[in-house]
Amino acid sequence: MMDRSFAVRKGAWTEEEDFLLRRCIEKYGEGKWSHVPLRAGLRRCRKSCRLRWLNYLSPTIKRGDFTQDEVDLLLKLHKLLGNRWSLIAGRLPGRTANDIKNFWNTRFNRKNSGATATEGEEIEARNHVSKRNEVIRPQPWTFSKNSKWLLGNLSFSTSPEPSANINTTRLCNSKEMLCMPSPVLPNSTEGSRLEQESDSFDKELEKGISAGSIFECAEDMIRSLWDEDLQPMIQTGNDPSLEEGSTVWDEEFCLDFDFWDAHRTNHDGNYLQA
DNA sequence: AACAGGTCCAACCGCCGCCAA
DNA sequence: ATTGGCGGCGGTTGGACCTGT
Repeated sequence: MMDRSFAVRKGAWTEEEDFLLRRCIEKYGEGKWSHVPLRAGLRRCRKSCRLRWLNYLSPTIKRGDFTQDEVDLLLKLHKLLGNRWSLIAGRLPGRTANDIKNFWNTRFNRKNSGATATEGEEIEARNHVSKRNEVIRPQPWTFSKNSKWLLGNLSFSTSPEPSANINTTRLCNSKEMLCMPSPVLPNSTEGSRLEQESDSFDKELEKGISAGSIFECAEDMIRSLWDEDLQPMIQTGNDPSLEEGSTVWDEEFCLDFDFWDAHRTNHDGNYLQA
């Protein structure tokens, strides 16, 4: 009989395994997952350890049913981001990508009805999913060498918007300007943060999307997001993730979305093809 | 009580992008 | 330029649990 004592374990985790993993993470911290099985004394692969921690054992995980606010936000975010559960999870504090994916698949993606969301929302959600499946990702690389052009001409600023009693973040180049209302505090580090995000912006440009259309679409998306979600929630204090006086929202929302998706949503078929 | 079918969710799988060698 | 290791992701699955008959 072959000795399987060193075989990697699969299946449900035992309490003892949970204890060993928890103790290991508490001692060494998250990360270096390839070292975790040895350090913890577990016969589990690195991925299994990581998954167990991130989806179940981590103290940051929020248990219990999704609140109506969370469901509403999930619907909006899914409309904006599609099936990118990790990005959506980043907007729902305490919820894991797996939780959200499971929630979505059981509530909105199953064949029979009975969902907790309204019928309209469910239909909308389903339509969005089917629309996404029809989209063919472009393969253009026409900006690969020129993208620095835009980057070099971008500027970022935050200034008060007297009429709305809020701040407005502006992302500009010589021809285009993206204005985005945001609850940015006067002394925030918004500018430097946006500059860091210019890296991802650069990557989007390298995919061949024209700068003008990105700005156009991004502005549409942000305006819509602000009008429908952010502003009402801030005004009514309903945002579950925003503590009074915090800058959570400028960390979480400002420009931190996929420009490519924004472009695709509003301008299907208008890409620069390779 | 027993069974069938439906629901839920933890866990696995395969793939991808990044990065260092 | 290539390769291999790693972290991370979304899709899928298996089985426990629930509900109705």
